[in-house]
Amino acid sequence: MMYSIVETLKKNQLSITDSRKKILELFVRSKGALAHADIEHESGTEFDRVTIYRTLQTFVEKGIIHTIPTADNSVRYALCKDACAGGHHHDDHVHFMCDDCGTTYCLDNISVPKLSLPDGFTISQTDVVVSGKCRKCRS
Amino acid sequence: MMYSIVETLKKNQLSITDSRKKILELFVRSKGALAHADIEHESGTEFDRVTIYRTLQTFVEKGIIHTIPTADNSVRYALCKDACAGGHHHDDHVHFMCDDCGTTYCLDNISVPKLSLPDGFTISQTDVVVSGKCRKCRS
DNA sequence: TATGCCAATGCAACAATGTTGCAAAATATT
DNA sequence: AATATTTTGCAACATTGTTGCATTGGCATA
Repeated sequence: MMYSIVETLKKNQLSITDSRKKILELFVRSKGALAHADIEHESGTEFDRVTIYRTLQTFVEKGIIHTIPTADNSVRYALCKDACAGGHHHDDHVHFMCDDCGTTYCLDNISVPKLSLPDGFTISQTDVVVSGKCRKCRS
Repeated sequence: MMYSIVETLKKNQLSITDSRKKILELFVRSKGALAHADIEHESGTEFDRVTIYRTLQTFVEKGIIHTIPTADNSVRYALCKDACAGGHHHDDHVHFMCDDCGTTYCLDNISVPKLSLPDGFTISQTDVVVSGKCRKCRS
């Protein structure tokens, strides 16, 4: 069962504001991951750039969205699975980034393999980013 | 067998310049990965910022260094294994980034697991970034 | 080793991205 | 409805990355 945008914000003890509603809605509607620039572009001049930065920061802290590591220079964010069901979770899924169109997908079905590191290293998180061509861009 | 800095540059058909020698030397001496800012800091005011950007770009194109994906906002570069032996190679190893000190290690011994993606996706590259505490920072 | 070509550098100017402090406005609380 | 708290927008600034162009320096050739 899905919670609404507003309920998600409430669950995370965040004030209900226009920017938060709109930005969270963008994530819900978007299939892929979003970069700051995408959001700024989609929401037009409605919100200040700073507001978007701070909103993203807040969402990350609350576990509503998570960052995706990329080899190019862009930070991308994606909804945490079950974020709208109120649960935090570890980001144990694989990300796919299309070389052509740049779209980033969360491949929720593929779990990150367990790795054994050298002695002395402890693991807090494992990110897997696969690059290649997505369904739409292979010709 | 290791080639010298100069020989590595020659092998890649690059002119031998002060900046290239110095920057490549930094990578050889460094255990971990370097960000642009690290290099700018280490080399002082000796080289222009633009020169460092262009040198890194060139090294990446020649396969001497590779970028490491990160979830924070920094692009990091590391020597390609065997770069000084003249061989290109696929980046099929795991990267580790310490949450505390930020040092990034190439774990050359751990190979990236093969993944099977959904139909329609083709893989060109797989990056694995593990976060946690490194040997030095675990207390 | 001197000459000339081509590649690389430095500079300047600019664009994009991210951060901070603070007053004003919106939201939540009573 | 009044007050307290949070969030926003603005301004100013810092960092990061890019581009064009004149100058410098490396390298091949004679």
